[in-house]
Amino acid sequence: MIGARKTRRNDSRVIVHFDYDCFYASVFENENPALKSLPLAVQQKQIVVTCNYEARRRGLHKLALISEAKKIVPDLVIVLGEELGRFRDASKDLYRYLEGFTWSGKVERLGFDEVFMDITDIVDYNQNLLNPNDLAHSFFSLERNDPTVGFTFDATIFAGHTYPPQQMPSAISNSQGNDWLTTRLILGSHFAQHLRLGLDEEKGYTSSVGISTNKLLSKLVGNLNKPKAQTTLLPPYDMLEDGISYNAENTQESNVTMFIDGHDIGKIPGIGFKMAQRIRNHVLSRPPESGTGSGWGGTKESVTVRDVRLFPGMGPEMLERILGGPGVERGIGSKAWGLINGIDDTEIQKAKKVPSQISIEDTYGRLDTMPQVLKELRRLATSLIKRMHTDLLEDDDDPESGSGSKKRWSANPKTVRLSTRPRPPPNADGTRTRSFNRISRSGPLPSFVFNLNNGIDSIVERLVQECLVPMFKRLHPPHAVWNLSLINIGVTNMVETAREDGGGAGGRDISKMFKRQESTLREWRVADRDVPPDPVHGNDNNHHHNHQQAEPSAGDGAPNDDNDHDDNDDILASSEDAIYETQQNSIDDAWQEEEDDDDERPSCEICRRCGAMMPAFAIPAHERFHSLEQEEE
DNA sequence: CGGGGCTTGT
DNA sequence: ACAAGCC
Repeated sequence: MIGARKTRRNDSRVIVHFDYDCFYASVFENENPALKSLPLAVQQKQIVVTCNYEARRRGLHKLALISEAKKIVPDLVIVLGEELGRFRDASKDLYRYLEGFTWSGKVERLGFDEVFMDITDIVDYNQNLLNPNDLAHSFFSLERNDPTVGFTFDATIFAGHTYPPQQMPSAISNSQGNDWLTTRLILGSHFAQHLRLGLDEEKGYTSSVGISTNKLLSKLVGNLNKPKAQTTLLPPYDMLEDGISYNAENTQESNVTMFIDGHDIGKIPGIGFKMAQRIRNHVLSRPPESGTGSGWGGTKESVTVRDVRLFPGMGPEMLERILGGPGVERGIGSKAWGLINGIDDTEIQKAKKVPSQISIEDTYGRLDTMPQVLKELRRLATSLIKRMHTDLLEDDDDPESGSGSKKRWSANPKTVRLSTRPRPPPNADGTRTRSFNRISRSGPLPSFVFNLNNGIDSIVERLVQECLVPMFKRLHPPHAVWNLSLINIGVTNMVETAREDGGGAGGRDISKMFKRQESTLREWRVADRDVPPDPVHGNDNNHHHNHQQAEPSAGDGAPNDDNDHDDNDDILASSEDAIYETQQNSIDDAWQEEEDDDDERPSCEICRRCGAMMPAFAIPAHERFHSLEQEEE
């Protein structure tokens, strides 16, 4: 009864998973088609991060050292792939292509080369359109309000591969009437094929695709037929719990169990390295902590999902005991148990227009002097600002905002974060206990970074001097010795700026947005002149907005992108550097209070140039500030 | 092995 | 401020 509720299957959705074949290599091939016939490898630092299938045919594999790779394939073409811009661009393009087909907007990217899509609504719709008398000549409708848009297909068979493989494709559907789930997966498979061929023919990218009823299963099943193919996980999905069997001599078993049972426990998405190791230890009756942590340790035996599932006493409670502990997600046991049983109810996230974080990082073999650090901080900060411009700046199509500027910020990050990974000092015996642990500090992102008039260099310099260096000193106090293997600079805590949208689906209530921003926004001001005077901002010391209310935000807002606020408060409050000071301002109270009264709230605007938020009446003065600023140059 | 970047949870 | 997870 304990985990019983969560352990029920829900197969009412149809989920498709796309995995672009050797994505990085494909990006280069698309840029330069001559590469397609050559063995091609993409290099990052000293390793081959991916290679095309011609290279694989000759025995090269992913993650080979470059030196090895050259030996394996002497005429290998090697391209450098450390700069990720082109991959990000291609990834977003493909993502937008797929998004264009959805009705619900439920499309989610995982990394650059994977996409989940929830096509439940489209499948539902087309299921109702089927003519049971002539399934072989069906039409798949892609748009609700234009019945001519779509494609013809044979609804008696699956498109592409299935698991388990079907010996006689049409046998199933002819002999017995298809059940509900089978019909929907057939529909899903044809739609998936349409999308997959579209990606190939229109965008030049082949992919491997899986079709099932949740993210876990669709992702795993897509691996069965790898380059340029698709696989649907066939019903039945349900276990026959007691006595009931379809057929006396041909008892059916769940294909889900059959399929997932063969996987190594560590191959299940959601069960990562740490969890897999702990489960293995338990199942193999190992002492709970062998303490090495370096590499593969001792456990060589592979432990499959079946081994875990059938282990005596195994279930959500036991898993909770194995996996639970301080700093571990609560309910991890039943979650893991669900995964082991092919159950995964997590939703496909709706497309977000704005990322919830942008960060830039690099790794180093040795980085232990301040001048080096300063140089890297500038380098990383420069590309961060550039990334903010490409990712967060959009064309300003609002005619009223004259004043020459053609771009506006679609979101303002409120927080900067600096992370480093100190290289652990060598062990007594010389063995390197490599740790992947990062440490970080964060603080308010000053608004001068949103300035579009002055050059990037001056912004970078200020950011480095006024924010990053102080944070660095907090991470690594003067006198301390360190050697860094990584630096990461990021901006987080995005606050979407209001759109004068007004029309259409998801029309948002602007006053609600501001209510949210009141609690989210925190304007601090660099104690310096020539920063845009922010006439308004959260004045809030001690005003803790606990409940932050996931705020589903009409359509697709950023669900909970403000985790760290309380922490930031504390950091700021105790910051000795006193670089920032809050600006108390009496205007606030005039308009910020009054939760329940909808009318007569002074209208607010966000400066197009620097992102500062203020009441409308403050805009003119603020604009004047900017023009002064401009003349200074 | 290991790159750069993202999300989620405590 | 991490830790862990995913690619």
